[in-house]
Amino acid sequence: MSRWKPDAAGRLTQAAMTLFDRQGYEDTTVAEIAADAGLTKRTFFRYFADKREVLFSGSKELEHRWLEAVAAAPADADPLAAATAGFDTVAELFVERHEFARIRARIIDSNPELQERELIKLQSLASSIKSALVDRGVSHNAAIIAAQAAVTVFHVAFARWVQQDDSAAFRRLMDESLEELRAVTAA
Amino acid sequence: MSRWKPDAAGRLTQAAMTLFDRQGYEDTTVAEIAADAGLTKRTFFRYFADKREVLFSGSKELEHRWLEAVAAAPADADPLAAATAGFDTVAELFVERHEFARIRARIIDSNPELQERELIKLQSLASSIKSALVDRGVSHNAAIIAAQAAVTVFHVAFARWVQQDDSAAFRRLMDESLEELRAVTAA
DNA sequence: GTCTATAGTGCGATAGAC
DNA sequence: GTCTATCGCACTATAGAC
Repeated sequence: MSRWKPDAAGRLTQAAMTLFDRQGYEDTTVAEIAADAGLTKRTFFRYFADKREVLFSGSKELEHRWLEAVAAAPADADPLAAATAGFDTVAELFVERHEFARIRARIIDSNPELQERELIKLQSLASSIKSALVDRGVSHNAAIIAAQAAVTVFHVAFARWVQQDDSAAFRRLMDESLEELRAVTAA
Repeated sequence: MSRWKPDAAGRLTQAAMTLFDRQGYEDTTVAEIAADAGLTKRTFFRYFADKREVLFSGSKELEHRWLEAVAAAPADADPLAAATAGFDTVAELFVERHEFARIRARIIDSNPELQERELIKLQSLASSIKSALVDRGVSHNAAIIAAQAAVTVFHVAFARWVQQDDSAAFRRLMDESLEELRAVTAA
């Protein structure tokens, strides 16, 4: 029998989601989350840099998968094709987590601080994709634009996905949003 | 002789910029800023919702001008043309503030909290432009995409503008960034 | 204009696992 | 003994409440 219950971070995340959803983000203290997970406030901050971060630990996995896909894109793929090469694996990652994503989105929607964190995570993702594109030989300027466009399309599609009931629709929604971007810029 | 020195908000902004630039954002307290402006901490929070906001009071003017331009765009302008109709007035707004913008950008670059605030301001701007486009009869989906694209182009161009020395280059940089977006999505 | 709650940090202590 | 996850406590500054 080991001394500590396993998966402290997971327990903290679960407790946080439940409490935020039930009583709101602001009205939930870190001490409360920690107590619910059988831990202390100090331990919470060992796992998460701040209170908001507990809702964003999954962003690492997202970025990792997306970057792998960009690197693995065909050598002759154009910048935007390479930037959006992550769409398949990202859709896979989320398909089983539709309900989770919807709850999380509701929590984030109800608090500006959390929206700020979401946006900087997306910005960081775009920045990483930009670097991956540069590594493929794309110019600095084109890489920034392509990466930003890809992440914007992802973000818009994500918002639409959590707003409807079909958990499998994410991949299609990304394609549709990308087509809309093409249409808007072509005119 | 009036009882208070005029332009409390302006004095607070000036004091904050100076202190942030000299000793860093984190190492500057609100009490310190207020004291420098001859005011109290309490007064600071009467003018600004939080410590970060003191660097973003100009975003209202930016949004106001941009929205006016969108509303005033020709009736037959396509969604992206309408969304980017603010570029002229925005460039005008900033041309005299290149040095200010550069210092501000340096401060923001050095602190993630400030970057988060910057991003949510841009998101809020995009959201307002989206509404203005919908008011013009643009569909919900196209409006979101066009507004996001316009704001992304603005953001990218702004970053390039503060990174170089020509204060008049902003308008051109926005055009170039928009052309790059077109090129990237057309391929 | 004061008073308070809470986020977040630094440092040291603890107690089992090995 | 050493390693490691967790705890305890004191402390500061923001931000909001009264």
